[in-house]
Amino acid sequence: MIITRFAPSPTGYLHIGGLRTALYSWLWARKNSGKFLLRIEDTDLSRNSDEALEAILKAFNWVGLDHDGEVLYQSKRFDIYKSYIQKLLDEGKAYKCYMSKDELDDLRASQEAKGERPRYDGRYRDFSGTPPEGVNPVIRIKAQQDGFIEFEDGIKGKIKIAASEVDDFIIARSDGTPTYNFVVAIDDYEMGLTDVIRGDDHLYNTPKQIVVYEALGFKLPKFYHVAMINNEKGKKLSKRDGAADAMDYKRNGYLPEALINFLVRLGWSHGDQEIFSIEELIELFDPSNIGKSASSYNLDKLLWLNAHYIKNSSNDKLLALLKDFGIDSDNSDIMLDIIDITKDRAKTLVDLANEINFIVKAPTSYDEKALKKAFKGDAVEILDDFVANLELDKPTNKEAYHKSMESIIESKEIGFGKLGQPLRVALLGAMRGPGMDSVMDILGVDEIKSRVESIKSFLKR
RNA sequence: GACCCUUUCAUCUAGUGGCCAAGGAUAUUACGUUUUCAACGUAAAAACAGAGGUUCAAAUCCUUUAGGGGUCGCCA
Repeated sequence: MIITRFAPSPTGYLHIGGLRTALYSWLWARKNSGKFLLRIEDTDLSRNSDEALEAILKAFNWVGLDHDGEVLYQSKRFDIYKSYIQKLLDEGKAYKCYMSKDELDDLRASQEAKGERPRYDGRYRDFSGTPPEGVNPVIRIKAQQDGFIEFEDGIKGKIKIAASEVDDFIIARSDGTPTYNFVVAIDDYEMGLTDVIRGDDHLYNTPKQIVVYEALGFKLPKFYHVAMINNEKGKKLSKRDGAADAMDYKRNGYLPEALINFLVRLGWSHGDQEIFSIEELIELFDPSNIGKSASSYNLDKLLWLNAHYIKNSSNDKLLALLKDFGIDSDNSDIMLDIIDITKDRAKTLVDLANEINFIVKAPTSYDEKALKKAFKGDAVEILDDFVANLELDKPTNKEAYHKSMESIIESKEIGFGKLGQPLRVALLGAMRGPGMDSVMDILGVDEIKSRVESIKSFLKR
């Protein structure tokens, strides 16, 4: 059985980089009928936030990622970690280090001055004398000193790091609380993880965790290190880019399926295919197809995908989603008709709401260029005749409105634009929008007449 | 600075020694369609980071240079 996990630290919103690795883990578990577990990394008690956890769960819920079993909190497992620490101490695989923070700082400074990689020098590794007074020791683990620490990464292949790069790192702070690399190894083991998929900013943590695995005799899971997502300039994606928080996408009118499709293709591919449903992803996803290099975030493609998913969503579904964007659904029959003629032209739900309002609300101003272009010659007269005609014809569907337009054009021997353009500006305020016949069918004769009257009085001023 | 990872069109990518004078998608440009703007359709332009090797044959393997990213905490 494949068991994967997502293990955020609750320090803020859910970052789309995190969402992507969570998605990969989730897909891999679902494809293999395995389990996807959620663990909260809150060992640093000074930096906890319930809101942050809630934000993560909310985002998961929005995109449709579900986790199996209870959420595991590291802060509630300190007893377990302590017993493992004691075990290592008893077996001589870990030791107490009485070095003060100041001493550590000095050591680092002198190493850096020599151009060396800063690391602990092992001075208490075999210490058996009298410990200095008044110092609460930290616990350090004995790391392998010679040779190499190697592992096979499922994405990047063989990773080989000299043992001298990994020092005897701290597994318990002087206050007794355990540290990240230690608890991760224990929890990943105890949760039965088979496949650990995470960002490649963790690549250097893996050898440290392997030290713990080996000291405790645990079997190693398979590791996959996914390259980072950069911003459009190729730099690391940060808060300042305004694209990092997953829930911002909801607020900005993106559909979760578009975001999922976008994120999954950012770094993973399946031949030439671009559009993937969740079902297809579960069937096709394989972490060995994840690319090795960092990818740049590209908003255009996300917009394209979002437009695609909007276009292919049912009108009912869109109407429900549009509630958050100020479109009320009281008049749902008409709204559904409006959505039907506008959804092809929107890239986001915000766009779609705007398109809808364009039709629902009578124009309060008119685009100047459009006015100039449309109202030349006898445009007003043509509009008047057209409206008079409508009152006689009383069209009841789109086709009938079209015929009404045609009859004016034929009798006056003019081009379609001579009527269409002024009519469009009168009804919508600008030279844009869906076909006039569809719009008129929704507005009805009375509303058309009133909007034509409005533009006439506007023109007189 | 040290160490690790990485490098195909502007961007996401296909590519696992011959099917590649490198394919798809987005973006761009042109044309078509439309009363308009989109959407849509057709087409164009656009890349193997550089240098050496190995091989009958290299985008693919090796070496090296350069660029980009990451890590060096009693943070996670």
